[in-house]
Amino acid sequence: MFQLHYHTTRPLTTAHLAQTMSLLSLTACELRQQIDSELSANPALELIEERRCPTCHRLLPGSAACPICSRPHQSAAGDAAEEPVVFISPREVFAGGGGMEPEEEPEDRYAAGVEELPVYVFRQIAPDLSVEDRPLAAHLLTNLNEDGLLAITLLEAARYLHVTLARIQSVQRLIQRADPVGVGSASVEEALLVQLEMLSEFHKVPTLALRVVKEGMSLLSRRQYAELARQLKVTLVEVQETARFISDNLNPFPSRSAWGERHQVAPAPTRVYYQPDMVISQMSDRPNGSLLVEIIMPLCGTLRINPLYRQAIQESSGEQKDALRGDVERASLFVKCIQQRNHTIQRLMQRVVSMQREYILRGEKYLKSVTRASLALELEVHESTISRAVSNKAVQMPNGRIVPLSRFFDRSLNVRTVLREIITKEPHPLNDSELAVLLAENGYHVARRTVAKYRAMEGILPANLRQSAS
DNA sequence: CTATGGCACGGATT
DNA sequence: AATCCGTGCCATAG
Repeated sequence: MFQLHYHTTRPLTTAHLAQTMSLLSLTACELRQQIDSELSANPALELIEERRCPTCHRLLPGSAACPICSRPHQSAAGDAAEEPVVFISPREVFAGGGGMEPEEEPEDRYAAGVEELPVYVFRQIAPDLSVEDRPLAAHLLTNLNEDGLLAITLLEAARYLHVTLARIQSVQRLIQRADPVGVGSASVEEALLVQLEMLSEFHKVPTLALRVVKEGMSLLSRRQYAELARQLKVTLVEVQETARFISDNLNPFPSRSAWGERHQVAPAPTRVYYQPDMVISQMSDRPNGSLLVEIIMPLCGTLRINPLYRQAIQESSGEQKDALRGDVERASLFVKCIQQRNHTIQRLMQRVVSMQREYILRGEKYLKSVTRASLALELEVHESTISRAVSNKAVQMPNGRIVPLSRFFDRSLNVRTVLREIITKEPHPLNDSELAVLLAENGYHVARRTVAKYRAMEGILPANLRQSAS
C-alpha cells in the first residue's frame, strides 16, 4: 500500500544507500522537513495532495471509504490473530521549525538543533505572544535542560536580550502554563508551584501542599516526612497524605510528563517525544485481535516526478537536457530512498510487534529481551540499519502512552517491572539481597548490586528509607 | 557489622 | 570503535 510512485530502474548506488541510511534515522517530523526542502530545491519532484478520511486522517485510496473507520471488524472474520497489520499512514505532523522560522535569531545555539519540546511548547503559546516577545520565548525555550527546567536565570536572559526583567517574566509565565505544565521554571519548586496553581483552578488541592512545596522541598525529596511534619507543625499523617497527593498529581520534571511515571530521584536525561512515528492500536476489542501498526508518513498525497519534466527532457537538448535529466535523477533517487526507508521500517515493525505482542497488550512485565542484532539477522539487514531505524523514534501504544522505540529492546525492563511489583506488594521493606533472592525465584537471576541499580533507575529509595506499611 | 552507593572492569551491544 | 550494562570490590554511613 505504497502511495509513492516512481519510474526508474536504476540499480542501487552508494549514493542511494547513503541517503536511505540517513533517511532511516529521521523521525516523521524530520522527514517532513527533509521532503519539504527537497521539494523546494528540486522542481522535478512534486507532491500531489490527496483526500483524507475526515475522522481518522488516513489516506483514502481513490473514492473508497476509509478502511479503518468503516470496517473496524475486518479482522474478526478469519485473520490470523498473531500477525500484525503494518501499513504506512499519511498524516500531518507539526513541521519542526514552522512557527519559529521568522528571520531573526542569529544565534548558533538555536540553529544547532531544534528539539521537540521547545517547538511543541512554542506552538502552543505563539498565538498569545506579540511579535516582539517571540524572540524572548524562543530564547528561553532553547535554554531548557533535559528536565524541562530553565538552564539560565531570568536575569541573564534579560541582560542578553536587552529587555526588562518584567517582560521576560511575563513570557516565562506564559511558557510555564503551557502543556507540560511548569516547563521553563527555574527550579523544581517553581515548577511544582505553577502546577499546583493551575490545578487549583479546577480542583481542590490540600492547602498543606503549597506550604510543603514552598518550605520543605528538600525534605520532601528525601522523604523525611517526620522531620517535615515537625517543621511545619502538622501531623505525620497529614504530611504523608500531602506527599501522596504531590507525587500523584504533580511532576517535578515537566519534560517527562509524557512518560506519566513517578520519578522521584531517577535522573534520566532521556529525550522526550511528543509526536509518535508509529501508532499501535487494536483492530477489534477481542483480546486476540490483530494489532494495527501505522507508520506515520508525514505526507498527505503522492510524491512523484513531475510528468511535464520528462516531456521537457524530450523537447530540449544539449546542456539543458543534461541539467533536466539530473534533476529527474535526483528526484527519483529521493523517492526511491523514501520508499526503501518505509519498506525497512515496515518489515521491522512487523517483526517487532509480532514478537512483542504480549508486551504491547499486557504491559512491561512481558517485554522479551530482543537485541537489535538478532533482529538484523532475521531481516537480513545490517545491524546498523536496525540501529538507525530504531533510534530517535517514538511509538504510541494502544493505551495512548508514547514510548521510545528503543524500549522494545530494553534488556532489563521486564526485570525492573517485576522488581517494582515485588516492592509494592511486600509490606515490609526488603533489602537488596532479599530482593535479589525473590527475583531469582521468579526466574530473574541478577546480582545484588544490580538490584540496587534497577532500584535507582526506577527511582525507588533504599530499604532503610522506605516507609513501612505498618 | 550490615546495607548501599561509587568506581571500574570486561563482555555484550550498537 | 564507542557505548552500555551487569557485576565485583571497597569505602562509608548508620
